[in-house]
Amino acid sequence: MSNLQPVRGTHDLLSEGRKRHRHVEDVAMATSALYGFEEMATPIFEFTDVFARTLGDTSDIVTKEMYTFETKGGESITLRPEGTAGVARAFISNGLAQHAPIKAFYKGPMFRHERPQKGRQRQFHQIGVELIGVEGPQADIEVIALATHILASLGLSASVTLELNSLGDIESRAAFRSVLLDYFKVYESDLSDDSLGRLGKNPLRILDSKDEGDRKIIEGAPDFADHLNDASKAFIDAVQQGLSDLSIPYTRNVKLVRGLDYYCHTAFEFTTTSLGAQGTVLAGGRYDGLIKQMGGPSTPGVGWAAGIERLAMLSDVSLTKNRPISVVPVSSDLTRKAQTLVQDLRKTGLFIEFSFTGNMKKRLKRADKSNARAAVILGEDELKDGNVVLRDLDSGEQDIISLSDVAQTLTSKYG
RNA sequence: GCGGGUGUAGCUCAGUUGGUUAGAGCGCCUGAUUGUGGUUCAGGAGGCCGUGGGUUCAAUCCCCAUCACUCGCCCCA
Repeated sequence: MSNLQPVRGTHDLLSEGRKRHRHVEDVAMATSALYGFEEMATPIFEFTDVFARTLGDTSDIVTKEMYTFETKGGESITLRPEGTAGVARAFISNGLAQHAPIKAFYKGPMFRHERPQKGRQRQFHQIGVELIGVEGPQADIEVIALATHILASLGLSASVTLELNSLGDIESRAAFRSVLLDYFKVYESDLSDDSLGRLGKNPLRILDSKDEGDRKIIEGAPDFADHLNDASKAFIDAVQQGLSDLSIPYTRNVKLVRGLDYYCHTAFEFTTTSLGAQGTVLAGGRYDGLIKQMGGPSTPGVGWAAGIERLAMLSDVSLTKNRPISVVPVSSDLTRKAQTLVQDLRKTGLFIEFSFTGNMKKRLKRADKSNARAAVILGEDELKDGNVVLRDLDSGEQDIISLSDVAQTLTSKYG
């Protein structure tokens, strides 16, 4: 085995794997188009500030998982760990506020220096959407409806469940934060080390701790839903009502929180139990403060991102391969003639395979291996009369047809 | 970043209680006379037994380290 390994946490996508990713991307993009979302491609790296200032200095992503480096010009650059910040920056850079609302779809690689696991890589791929410039809950509903639609189109409706929560507005969150702090302070000595660390930084995160001891304490913790102010309550109620109207099943999970600081109000997550520890397949929420925080005009937004690798693992659709038609010269003297025919046939839109080397037997063997449905065999005897042999590789039947009719015959028979 | 498991042919895996030339299945290549694939038969190629170090007369096997994958924690998509 060669010692040339790819960098830890990165993977090559060969034909089959790439096809599966492609399928996810295609379905997601086509479905998003039905909702008026257009693809937006932002750079794979940004100035470090774009992420550092927006994701929150308590998030692990910023504190220890970013690929940050200095350019020759002395600028600090970071490989994007997620997509929203880049889209928000593009929104500001391009003055898109005047075109709001903006509906953006994106796909591509993201980079996070984490310990690799199943469904977790250092370079991974996401699809995502952002709906920027709509204040009301209709936007949240539309974006969740789109996510549901895409997952359904990928055949994942049954393997995935939607959880929903409200993180409230700034006022509600601040209020709840202090209530939570008071509650957890009492149990300070019993909390896990991880949660103890979160107590000072982001006590909300304690709510989704998996630690046994923590869970017991959390059971009795105050409920965020009881501490939302009227506006926040009305907002999440409207979202829930909208989902019900659209018959989108969900469960309210008051313990659901977000790792990134820019979220408010609606937070949601589609999870699965069949992917082990990395159960989150698609997640997102509302980020009304983000664009202003980045220095743009105060603009609300809501969106989500999904991991392509995780979706591809869940979606076991059998991808059908196109079957080619093989052109086979009987002798090497006919190679040039065959090559010409191949080119003509391809120009008519047919999928033609043509071996670079080998005698007739080898070429037919390869045709079979490529799952070709038919072979056009060029032999001296037939060519004298301007004919070729057309062999159906499934049935083994073969006819002699005129060279001038090949394209038409193939198209009507196999096209 | 922390803890557990794994690492032998392109793939899936045996195996050596430390001892000459490390095996199977699949795949790959060649052949079974004339211009015909799939099936069959015969033959063949391909392994520094993940990498580096240690113990030993001797290591693929034991010990240490390291790298990668994997499971859990963490994090999140």
